[in-house]
Parts: sequence; C-alpha cells; structure tokens
Amino acid sequence: MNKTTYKTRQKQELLDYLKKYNGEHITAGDLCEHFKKCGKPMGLTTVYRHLERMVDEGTVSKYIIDAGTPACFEYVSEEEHLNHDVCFHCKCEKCGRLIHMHCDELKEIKDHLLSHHGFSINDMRTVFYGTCEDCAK
Amino acid sequence: MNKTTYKTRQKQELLDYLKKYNGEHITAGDLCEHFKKCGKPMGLTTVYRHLERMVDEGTVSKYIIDAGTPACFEYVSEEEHLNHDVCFHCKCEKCGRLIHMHCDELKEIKDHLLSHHGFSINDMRTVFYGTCEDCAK
DNA sequence: TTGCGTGCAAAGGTTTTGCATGGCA
DNA sequence: TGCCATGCAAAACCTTTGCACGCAA
Repeated sequence: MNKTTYKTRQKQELLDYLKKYNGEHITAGDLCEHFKKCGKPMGLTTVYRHLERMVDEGTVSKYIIDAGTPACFEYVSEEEHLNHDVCFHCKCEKCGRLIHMHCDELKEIKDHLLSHHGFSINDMRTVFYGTCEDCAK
Repeated sequence: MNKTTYKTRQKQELLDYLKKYNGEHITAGDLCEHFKKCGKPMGLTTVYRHLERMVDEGTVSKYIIDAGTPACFEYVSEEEHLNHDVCFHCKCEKCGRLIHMHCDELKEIKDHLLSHHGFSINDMRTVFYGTCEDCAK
C-alpha cells in the first residue's frame, strides 16, 4: 500500500514551506512562484503531484473555492491530525477571505449528520460559503 | 437594477426543464446534451449565461464539486425561496452522489455561525464532503 | 428599429498527461 | 543499476469572451 518514495529537494522544501505557513491557504501557482523567487525553482507539475499525494495521505487539505479559480491547499498539523480536531472553513463571497473556524460546537454538526443521516463528514474539505462579519456591515 | 429581458424559447425551455427536475443536480453540459437529443438544440454558451443569471437571481443554486469537474446546478423551488428553507448538500467522496439534506436541525448550524462567529451562511452554495451511509458499510 | 439573445469559434485558466532526462538509493 | 522524480510541452477540461447574426418588443 505504502509506496516507497525518494527524499528529494523539492519534496522537502514543499513540506517545509507548508509547515512553516501552517494555517495559510495557498495555491499551487503561489507555491511555484514562491520557490522561483527564492532561487529554488520547482515545476508546477511537481507541485501539483506532491500536493495530490499529500492530500491523499491527509497531510494537506484541499479546498475548491470556485470554478475557474485555483484550489487552495493547507498543511494539516500533526496535532489536528492526531486529535481529529474538527475544523471548518468559511469563504466570504464578498471579500474572498477564507476563514478558519475552529469551534467545538461545530463538532455537533458532524455528530448530527452521522447519527441522523448516516453521513460522515470530511471536514477538511468542507467549505461554508457566505458573508463574513466585516462585510455584513 | 432589474434589467429588462426578453422571453426566448431557450430561456423558457431551460427554466421548464429545471423546474420539472427540481431536486436533480445537473451540469451545463448535461442540459445542452438533453436539448440536443430533444431536437431543440441550445448552445452551451447560452446555457451558461442563463444559469449564471439565474444563480444571481436566486432561482438556481450552483455547487462546485471538484476541480476540473463541471459545476452542478439545481432549481430552487419557490417554496424554498420564500420560506428561506435551510438546505444543505452532502457529496459522497466514494460514490460521487450529491445528497439533499433537508433538516431543521441544520438550521442551528446556520444560527450558531451567525451568532457566535458573525458569519452568515449561504447554504445554497455549501457542500459537505464525506462518506454516505451506503458507502460506509 | 433598437438592443438584448444566441451560438460559433477562440481564448483563458486550472489541472493532468506524455515523455525524455535527472537523481536518489 | 533500477526506478522514481522532475519539468517542459502539450493535452484535456470547464468556463468565459468576442463577434456577427437573429429575433423579441
């Protein structure tokens, strides 16, 4: 099941960056751009391939925000991973911000959907769309 | 604000079809295909343009399921529209089904996010990802 | 007659694939 | 040496735009 993989410069740098900016939402293009600026260029294909693998492994979350816009990726901390923390994201349709929503009460949603509807949420991928506090004013 | 619009064959047929299959999730391409089979062809561009307008008006909901896959559209019944019914969707990552979740308790999520986090959900666009009952077995 | 609607073709943007080359173990 | 990783170019897709023509009012 676990395919053996090589340790490569690209893979390590990508992971380091994602860990360092844990909590940031970043696109594949942004990552590529960043590494180019640092003088450590990395092909967009490579970025996509690593991200895809990391999403499969659960190391990274992927958020599809809108059609035609690039997907956002985000590192999942080991803490979150181990504790199975519930973490939702809210995307403001006005200002475009992607907001973290780390709240125990949200766990009830998850439990409700499971117990009453038999649906087991993958909260790492779920995005609520709407209007944030600032934009509502 | 309200732009005057013409009544055209395409617009009427599109709306009729969406109303008739209220509750179905359908892509722009599917719609185009359907009308072609019926001998009433309609350009994909036209379909997209009408859908976009309908989404803006609130007549139709749009769901972005995954990157690279076409968006799903769905007619919003007048009842739902008037009652401001809360309706969420669950996308099963295993079988791909998009499931309606029409449940009063889900309204509490909406209220909680608004009262505690100041975030006003647009539930017509929100999709929960996870695993459905059948696939969990 | 006016100007929106239509639909073809082409563009735009994201993501994936093919393939030759590079580099880890 | 074997085989995965890399990255360029090109393909594959969905969606939008440009533009000439059609059609509702």
